[in-house]
Amino acid sequence: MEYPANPNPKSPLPPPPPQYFDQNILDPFLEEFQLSDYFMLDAHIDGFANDSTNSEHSMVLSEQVVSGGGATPRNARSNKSRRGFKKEKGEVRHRVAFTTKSDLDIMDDGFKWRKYGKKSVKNSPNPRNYYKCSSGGCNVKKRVERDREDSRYVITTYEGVHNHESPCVVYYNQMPLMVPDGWTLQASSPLHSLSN
DNA sequence: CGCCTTTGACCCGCGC
DNA sequence: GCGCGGGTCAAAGGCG
Repeated sequence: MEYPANPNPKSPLPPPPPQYFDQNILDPFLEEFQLSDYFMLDAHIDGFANDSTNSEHSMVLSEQVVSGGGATPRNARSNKSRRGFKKEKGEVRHRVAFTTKSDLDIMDDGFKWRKYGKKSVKNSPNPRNYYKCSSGGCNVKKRVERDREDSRYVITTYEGVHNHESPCVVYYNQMPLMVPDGWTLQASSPLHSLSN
């Protein structure tokens, strides 16, 4: 399939918007992410791939969290785990998680990310990497880890909404080319279609 | 020189 | 209170 040239040649194309999941691989994921915390979105995409990375976006879970205060508010976590990013008191945050079948650990989604942490996770052989959007004033965070059940899949979790446009959006806006149906490259509001 | 990654330390909440 | 697990900080070093 043909897409506009990737402005960042070292990385694959940006992922589709967080609108898709594959029920076939969803079940193990839901053992960790509580259903009450996430909205399930009934959509599906397959065959998203490109030659260099063999990437396939498989599923998405998303939620909106309002912090109750404290460094790691309880209502941002399940009873069984403390999964999730820390939030400021009263802060409203969008969270989107999806798995991607990819050879690469890091997939460029059009934004610039700065790595600020790496942790080994219990019961998982793969480390978890933490990234912040490197754009000034943008507090979006991203967590990347390989699925402990199937290391071919990368689990990416975004938290927050970018307060700026992706460099990719600017680039694409200058090109009157078609993008795949269902794709939204308006990355300044990645959950726009979810929050209506 | 500026930005990035690395990595150990630190902080915080939770369970016991 | 203590230990554990997960998230973040920040110093140090690398790279273009």
